[in-house]
Amino acid sequence: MTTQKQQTREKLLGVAEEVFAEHGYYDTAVDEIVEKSGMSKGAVYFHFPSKERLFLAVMDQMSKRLMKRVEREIAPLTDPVERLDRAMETAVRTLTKHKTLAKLLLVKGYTVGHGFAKRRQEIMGRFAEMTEGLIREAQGNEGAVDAKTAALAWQGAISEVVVRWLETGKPDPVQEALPTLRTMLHGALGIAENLPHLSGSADAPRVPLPSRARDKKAALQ
Amino acid sequence: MTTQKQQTREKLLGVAEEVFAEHGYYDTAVDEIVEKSGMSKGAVYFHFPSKERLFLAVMDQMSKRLMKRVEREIAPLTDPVERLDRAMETAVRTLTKHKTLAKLLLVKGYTVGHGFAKRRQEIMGRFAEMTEGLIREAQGNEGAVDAKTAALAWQGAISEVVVRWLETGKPDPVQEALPTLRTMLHGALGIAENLPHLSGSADAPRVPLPSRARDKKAALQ
DNA sequence: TTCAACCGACTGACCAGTCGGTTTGCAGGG
DNA sequence: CCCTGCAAACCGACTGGTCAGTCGGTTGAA
Repeated sequence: MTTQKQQTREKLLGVAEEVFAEHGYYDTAVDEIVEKSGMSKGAVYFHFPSKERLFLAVMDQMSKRLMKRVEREIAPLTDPVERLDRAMETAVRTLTKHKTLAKLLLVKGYTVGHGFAKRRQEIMGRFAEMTEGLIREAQGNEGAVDAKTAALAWQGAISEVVVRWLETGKPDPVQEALPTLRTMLHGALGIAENLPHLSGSADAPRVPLPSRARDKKAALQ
Repeated sequence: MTTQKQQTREKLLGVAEEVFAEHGYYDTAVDEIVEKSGMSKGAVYFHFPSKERLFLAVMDQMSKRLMKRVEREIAPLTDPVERLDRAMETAVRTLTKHKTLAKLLLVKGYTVGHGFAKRRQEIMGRFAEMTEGLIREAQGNEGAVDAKTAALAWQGAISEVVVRWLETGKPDPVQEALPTLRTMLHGALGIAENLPHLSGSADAPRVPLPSRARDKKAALQ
């Protein structure tokens, strides 16, 4: 049973997520979070020792959710290439559905400078490790490419595409970019493109992922 | 002949670049730029209407320089694939040599939120257009992949690799990542890897770019 | 003499964090 | 079941520091 205390904490985290994602760290006044949450400044500083720590708590929560989500999606799959594909698809889809997540995680401009860079680095590092594992699996034992660099590069590629979408709305829907991304990734890793579960060519981008039951408006996680 | 006025303006821009890159926009006080430049606050506000505009001027200047540099490097080349490779190499090398440039352009955390996102988007857009052209050339007329998305993805990949290097110092030297990046890019675009001018395989990353006369400590531009 | 260029002390707004105070939940004694 | 006491949770007016931007003043070149 969730205590009153937990509820308050979560309310604050939720509102903070929204507000930080909208204005960025520096352009967010703690008082704004206070107002929108219906709580008081005292409550904020009872639960979090500082604005910075509140922000970091938000980041941590969100990145953990995204990671868990991806892991959950690929868990039932065994084919390494499918796992890689599904991971990419889930990441794009989730980031896309939860703009606040995308803004805070990817549009670094929405975040900040200084000590935060280190934290961001840690978070991205965790994702990179996961991706690296997936890539290694998918490549087989003699890949043409260094998995660590590939993982990073790949993360960057996805990030940039999502950011472009965030800022310009294109492509609409983002899913249109997926076949291209997939083709590129496979090519980049030297994976043959003749897989049964998709018809790879990206020039006539058709939504390629009816897969999975859609959890319509499920909150992230 | 450069007037006194111009000199002051450039001094301010130069110092601003340094300081902004080190602390980020918000953690930089105009007074710090004033001190380090030996000028006065009045001078700053004589040349730039606001802190924000000063920052944007810095961004513009740097991105233009990087772009010109890349254009200059690929100008003498005709083979499209070589042009693409050289562009990538130049970008990585330049970003790597000029950390302030990389920090401001790539580590968005060092920059800011709000109206800046738009400007960043414009700047990245310009690069993307150039990259897109190069990719189109290199692919020939029937590429397997959407050039716009590919350009973006590619930019993201490079960015992330450079950022990792900025923050962790790995790989050391960054150039070690280049063969992998190149292999990935070629694969991603469906370009055959049997080019004469490099031996592609990335597992024994050897510095692959003796090319071009090295302009040892040349200032960017 | 004029004015563009520069100087730097000052101000006004903003805002993170504090702190004395109030409310609420609850343990245990009657 | 009520009362009492106590601490955890919450409140919000206030403070202290920071800093972007201003403005009246100075300088030096033409």
